Amino acid sequence: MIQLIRGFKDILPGEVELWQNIEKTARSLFEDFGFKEIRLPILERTELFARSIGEDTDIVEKEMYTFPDRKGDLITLRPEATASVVRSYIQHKMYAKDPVQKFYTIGPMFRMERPQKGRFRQFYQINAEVFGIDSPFIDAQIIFLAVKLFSILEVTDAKVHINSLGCPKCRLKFKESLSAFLPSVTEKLCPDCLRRSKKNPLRVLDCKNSSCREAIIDAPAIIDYLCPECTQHFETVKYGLEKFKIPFVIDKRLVRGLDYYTRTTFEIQTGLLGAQNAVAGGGRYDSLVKALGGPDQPAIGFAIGIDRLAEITGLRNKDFTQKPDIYIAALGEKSLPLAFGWSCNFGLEGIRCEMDFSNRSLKSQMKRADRLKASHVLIVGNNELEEGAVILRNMTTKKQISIPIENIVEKVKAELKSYRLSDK
RNA sequence: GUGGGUGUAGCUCAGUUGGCAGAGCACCGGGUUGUGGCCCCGGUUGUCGAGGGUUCAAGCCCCUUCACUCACCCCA
Repeated sequence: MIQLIRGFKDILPGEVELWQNIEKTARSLFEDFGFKEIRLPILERTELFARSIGEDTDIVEKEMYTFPDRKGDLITLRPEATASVVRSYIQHKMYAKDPVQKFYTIGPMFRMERPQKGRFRQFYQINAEVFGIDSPFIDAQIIFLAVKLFSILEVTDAKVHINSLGCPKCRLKFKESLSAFLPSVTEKLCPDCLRRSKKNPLRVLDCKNSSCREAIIDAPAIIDYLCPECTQHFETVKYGLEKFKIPFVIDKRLVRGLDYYTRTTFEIQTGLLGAQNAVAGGGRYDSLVKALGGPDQPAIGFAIGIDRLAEITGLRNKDFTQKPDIYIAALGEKSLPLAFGWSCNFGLEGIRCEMDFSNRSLKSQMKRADRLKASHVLIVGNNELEEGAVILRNMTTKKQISIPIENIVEKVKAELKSYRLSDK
């Protein structure tokens, strides 16, 4: 037997309906707020990710699916979507038409990590990105949208964490003072953090190791080093969130694993996912468009993990699967071809129809109709053919009526319609 | 990449000091010659994850390997 690749998964009927529901909800919400869908390739040149996410981030260092194509060029299965959206924005010169562009995109991402609860090597994200707006109000609105989606999907345990990473100007000052602080707690840091403290000191603040957490309690916080412009920006984001009545906590340790973030960063965290706590994350990346060769346009975006969202939504136990409206129980060789014709016509009329082709006993066909939760069964056998009328049985009320074979699809359709009306 | 746990029927899982591979559910058929759910009766289902070793004999002991899972790390 050939098995699927480690960390990958099939989403089977029964679960896929929940995913469809999540995606439908997200689409409609984003469209209502003026976001346009953009569909992007899942393979890009490796360089795109190396330059945007950052050469010495974990993602680029050890998690990407990178390989040479037949020509020898290095290509990579995208580990996140933002880089591709930015690439597309620049490549198609969308800023020329209007620098302000709002996109959403839904699709798979790939990271070669060890799988565990809420973490897969192919996972799915809903991304939303806004280009060309530097107002902090858009930061607040983006967070509002994420929160709104979570509440529509009845997620109970979700908390907004926000932080500001400042602009390159204030971050430089902060890095200096952090680098000056770290040597004073060297003994408490884990080996990883010792390495980070030289290479990328910001990452130390993000470590979950309890000893490291303790060590950095008194470490300088970046918000204390924000320049006046960045401070003002952050204040307005908070003001906006309060205006939207969105509860949030300021999380000084929220640094995030991608280098391109500036100013506002945020995560939506939950306690329902084991060791994973982020269900959504994002932030502002004002320097990225220019860094990738585009104009100097600000941008902000976020990603929601669909796999994780599907695990924690309150809709999880709802049954979204579609049940047949009609199950045709055909008895005898003469009935089968007739029933087959009707089943096709029911389908064309939008009436979900199932039937059995094996000419089994009525009892076993009824059993199957019951198992499939069909609302009605249409019984046709030799008796019915002689009389020129079939039996329509309502599976909940057990009431049976006789329906002439002439124009049967129309008649059944009318019958189902009145049934549905009386049902509501 | 590192560590722990788990792999036996479609599913959930028993399986004693090594001695004929099991249960419940599901599925199929019958009880009711053409009427579902409850009940009763009967039936089908296995590379015991894979490979090797020890043994008269291995689901069980030893070695190797793979997968799943949880955690570290990081993130969605």
